Amino acid sequence: MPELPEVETIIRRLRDYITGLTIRDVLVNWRRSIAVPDVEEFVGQLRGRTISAVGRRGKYIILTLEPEGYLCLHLRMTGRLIYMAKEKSNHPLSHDPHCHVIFRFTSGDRLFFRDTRKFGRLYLVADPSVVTAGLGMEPLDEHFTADVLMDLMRGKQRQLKPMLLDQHSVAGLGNIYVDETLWLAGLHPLRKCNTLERGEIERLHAAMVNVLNCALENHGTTLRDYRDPDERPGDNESCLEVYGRAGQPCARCGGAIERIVVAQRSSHICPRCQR
DNA sequence: ACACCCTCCTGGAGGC
DNA sequence: TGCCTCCAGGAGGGTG
Repeated sequence: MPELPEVETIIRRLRDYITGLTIRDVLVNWRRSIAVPDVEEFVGQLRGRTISAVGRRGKYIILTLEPEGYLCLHLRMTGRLIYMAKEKSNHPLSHDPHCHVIFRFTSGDRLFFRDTRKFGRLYLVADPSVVTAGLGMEPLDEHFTADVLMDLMRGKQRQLKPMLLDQHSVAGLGNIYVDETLWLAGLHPLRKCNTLERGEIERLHAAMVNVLNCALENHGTTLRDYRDPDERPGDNESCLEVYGRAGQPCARCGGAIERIVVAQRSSHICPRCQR
């Protein structure tokens, strides 16, 4: 499931491949993958537009188009963007039942949006704020400090984990990196935000930055589905300390890692280290 | 304000 | 082997 490090890895690769390419046509095989506008308009408007920049905001991929418009993509659970150079014209992806949107460029290169679970969405909009308006701060932005995090927590009765998963608070974290962050910070996911002391928030901030930067260096975590535009998996799985490791020993104290449910989602914690 | 539940989806895993 | 059920979860919606 692509979170910030995976999406960032994807756009860094994609940037080299598709910047400057002009869309010749678009094939939509699963209509619901297109959030806005309706499919016919989506295809019609994209034809002839050039991709001038490839960016990211939270977990959204944002392609800047010339002469106008933005194509925003959210990969949700199983979405992938796969780049196919012109030379590989007989690649089986063309007949892959999970490739729901296919972009063909005037260069002959192609970009496949593949999504087995069909949760991913594409938005063609005049202004990207249509999709990014509600998003919280970027956790790796230099302006995102422990003080900013403290302001977010202040007066909040919420549980810590749902707050960190909420994209309106901080943009880019998902289930894996929240669990990893909380373990590294030694904080329990059910703690109420307003009970955290300054030192704990500083630890939380440092842990978040640490976990995300580490995953980014490792090009993301592949548990099952995540792949980059060249279909390569990430290398971060071996760095996970708690996620998916229920029953295994905690690297810090040796106690067994437990799986609990928080906000209807599986959470992995060391009950001894996380208070 | 916040917890909780449901929906969207498919494939992998576990039970028998 | 095969079938059935459960489960994974990002986000948006509704409800209490």
